[in-house]
Amino acid sequence: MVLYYSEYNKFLVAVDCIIFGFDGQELKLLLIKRNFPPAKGEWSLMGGFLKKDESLDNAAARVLFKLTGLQKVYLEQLYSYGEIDRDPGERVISAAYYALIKIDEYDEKLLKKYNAKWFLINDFPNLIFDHNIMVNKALKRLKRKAQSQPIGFELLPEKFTIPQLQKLYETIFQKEFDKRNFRKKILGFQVLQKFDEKEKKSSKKGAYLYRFDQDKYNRLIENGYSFEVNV
Amino acid sequence: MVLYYSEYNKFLVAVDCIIFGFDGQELKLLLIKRNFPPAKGEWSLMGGFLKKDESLDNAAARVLFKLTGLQKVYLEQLYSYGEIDRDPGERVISAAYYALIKIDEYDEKLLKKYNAKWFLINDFPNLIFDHNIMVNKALKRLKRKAQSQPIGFELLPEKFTIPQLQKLYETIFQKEFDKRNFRKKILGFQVLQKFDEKEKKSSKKGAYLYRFDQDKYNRLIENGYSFEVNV
DNA sequence: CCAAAAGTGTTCAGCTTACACCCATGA
DNA sequence: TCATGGGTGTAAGCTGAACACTTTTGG
Repeated sequence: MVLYYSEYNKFLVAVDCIIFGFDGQELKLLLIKRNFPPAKGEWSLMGGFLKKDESLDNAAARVLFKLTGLQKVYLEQLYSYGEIDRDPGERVISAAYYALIKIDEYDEKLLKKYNAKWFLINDFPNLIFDHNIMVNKALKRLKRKAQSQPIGFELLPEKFTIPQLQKLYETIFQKEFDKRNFRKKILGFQVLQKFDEKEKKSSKKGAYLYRFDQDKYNRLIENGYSFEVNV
Repeated sequence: MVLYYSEYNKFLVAVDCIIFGFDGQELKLLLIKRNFPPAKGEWSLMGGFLKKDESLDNAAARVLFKLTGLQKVYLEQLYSYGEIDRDPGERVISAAYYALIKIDEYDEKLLKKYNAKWFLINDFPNLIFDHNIMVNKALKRLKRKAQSQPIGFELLPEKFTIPQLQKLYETIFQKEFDKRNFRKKILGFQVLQKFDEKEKKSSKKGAYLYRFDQDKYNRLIENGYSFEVNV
């Protein structure tokens, strides 16, 4: 094999994952307590180094799987961080990804193995390196995306109620919505399929369950339809 | 120095720049004809390899300066590309950046030196590797950003007319606007400062010149003001 | 029977959109 | 004098925002 670029420097490349979950009340963040240097014992995002035989996307999926046991979850590249001294150990370029997971599906044993813990999005410890910056950017991205694309559903179970969905949007946008207007808006998109079943855990009356119809959404999108939640 | 991460693989890291300009009529893209292998003689984005002593942002600024002679221009990270075989020469991770430049300010000699040429945004040659994908993503980003932030001004000279601004938005969004509504909307933001001077190149009557007031915009932003162009 | 959450319609204000004519001037 | 692009106002429709009461049922 001919090496065209042999004169140039090579770098360590990492991926870091900002993992969001929703417990029905609050938006949460999954963090690990590092048990290796540098910054051993401090809180951090889950990360890992890129390997020769994998793409950045695959590396992020691998890291996410390693911690949660989950596959096929919403995972999107956020931003790449390349400041010279961002990692005090050695120079590392890091591609940050954020994931939206259904919080009741993660693997409890793996979380213990990696000293991982869920934190409230507005009450979590200081993180190592530039990880706080990454989390802030991920939150901004989540807000923007959730406004114009139906990604909120990634954080909810397959079947959910309108009040649950509203609570999710309220915690993402840190803002309360009028329930009549919210319901009108969301149902107006015509991408929710209603079940006859009710969810009765959070009220005596019970709330009807719905499901996001991805196929219908895809069809609507092709016709220039737009999903826009007013914040 | 202790090396914590010595067991991991290192990679070549590059930056590629999607450079946009506006000639008063059309949105344009600055491309170079590669005079080095692989893919010698083919059209490509301007790029370069990351050096030990510079951040990703600095590398992108260096590459942009090398080709255009311009500094302090609008330059934003777009996305990082890490597929294994994206560069047939050798494995390279590339961070793509996009730049908005004032088209009459670039350095003609440098463009000649690098075999660079401006192309219309909807009529440019096939590019090497994944550069077409990068350009598409940059275009989408530009559209989104221009809708919610006053970055269009980066593509215009310091003093510009309302019809020029409208033409710019029309070429970015590939859509015509009603001139009365456009003017109303833009002037309604109250961030344009009007001069008594007129620009008389494009009409006999002449059009008043304006300037984007960055300070005023910054002040408005602090108070929750939002710049939103309806498309 | 009562507390707690689910569910439901209407009105008003503001914004977006559509639309047509006069003005200034160089050639 | 005329062709060319610059500049201006108003009315209709739509969308977002505000707002209060009834229903259901477990405890």
